[in-house]
Amino acid sequence: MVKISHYSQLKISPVHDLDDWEIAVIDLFLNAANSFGLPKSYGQIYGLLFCRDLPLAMDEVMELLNISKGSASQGLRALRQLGAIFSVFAPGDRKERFVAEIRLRKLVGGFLREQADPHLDKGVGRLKQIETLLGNLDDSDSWQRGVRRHEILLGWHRQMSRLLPWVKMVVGKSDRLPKKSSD
Amino acid sequence: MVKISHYSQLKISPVHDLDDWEIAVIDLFLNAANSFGLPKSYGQIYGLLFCRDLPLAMDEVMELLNISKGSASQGLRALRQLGAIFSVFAPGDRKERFVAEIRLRKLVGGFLREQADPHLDKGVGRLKQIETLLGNLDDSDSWQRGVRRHEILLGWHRQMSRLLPWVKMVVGKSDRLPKKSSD
DNA sequence: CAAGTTGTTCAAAAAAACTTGAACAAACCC
DNA sequence: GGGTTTGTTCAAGTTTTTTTGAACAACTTG
Repeated sequence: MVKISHYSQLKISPVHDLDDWEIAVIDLFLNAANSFGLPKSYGQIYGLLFCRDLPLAMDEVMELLNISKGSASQGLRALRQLGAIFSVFAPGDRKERFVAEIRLRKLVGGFLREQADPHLDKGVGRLKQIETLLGNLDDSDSWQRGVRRHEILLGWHRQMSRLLPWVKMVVGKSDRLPKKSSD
Repeated sequence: MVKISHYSQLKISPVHDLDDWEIAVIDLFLNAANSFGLPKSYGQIYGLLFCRDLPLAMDEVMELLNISKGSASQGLRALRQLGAIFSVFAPGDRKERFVAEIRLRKLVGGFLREQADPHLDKGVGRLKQIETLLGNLDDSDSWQRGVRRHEILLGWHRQMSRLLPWVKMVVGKSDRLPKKSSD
């Protein structure tokens, strides 16, 4: 006799609610995530939410994408941290549900804030470290080269620090689509 | 009697010519490469060349960084393809030697050309595919959602296509360091 | 052409990144 | 409290990426 493990998990297997175009969109985001250095599953999750008008809960995401609890949980958290999705609570429902942020400006801004800015900050520390190492060195051929390289890196750092705010501003100047001035 | 394997490989083991500051710079580029989605070894190789005034040959790169022939060969090729390094030939020497491109504008431009532009191009194809899938669908709730999403993606694509040339222009407007208007 | 040199290729090994699922915590509800 | 739902964590397993090194091709030179 079959013992049903915990409780009657009776579902008529509503997996594959996904339309073909949704699968294609999800795949598009899967690849995009990859090339942004994010795990594939993050791309899938974002893609799924991007396709939907109504918020989805974690278990629905798991089922529709066939991914594990762990991936769904971590993916949803990371995406919210990036500002790529946000959660809504239906009144009187304990589940947290998620919708995609579709304003490009917000997406790019969040990504840069979470990924680029930290690297720039780390860079400051590394440059200081190099400066210190050069300080421990007598004037020499190597020292002179080192100083020049350090100056170059400082210049690059300045450049990048200037660039990022620009990007955040420029993207999405005429964001939303021509028609329907919602948002 | 010891038979020397192929020919007299007598070297006083000049490995670890690297100064501390050079090691730090190489490590900086190693991490940078990582966060740009490039193999660590590419970062190391670029970092090493960045530190040096004189061109280095592949075997010197291998020795200084303790990486394999394969990594060195592939890394150098990829970096040249990216425009991050270029090769010079000493007259009367059969070896190819390499130097780093240190103009940020060139580096960013090459990276975007090789990494971002192709993705944008692929994106066009994917959007067309989605359009096709939507064409195979009757007017329906899903179809309408799909059309809206497709429009949004088109808008994003336009935005990004506009952004990239801007970035290429803006970076390095006042590139080189204040003093010494070389370049 | 035989030995030496320079550099590429690619299958296999190693390392890194991602995913899974079971165990756990917290909250809710009789 | 005991049963149930919702969600997190993390060690272990899987997949993907990167590195290695031996075999190979091309070329040079005596």
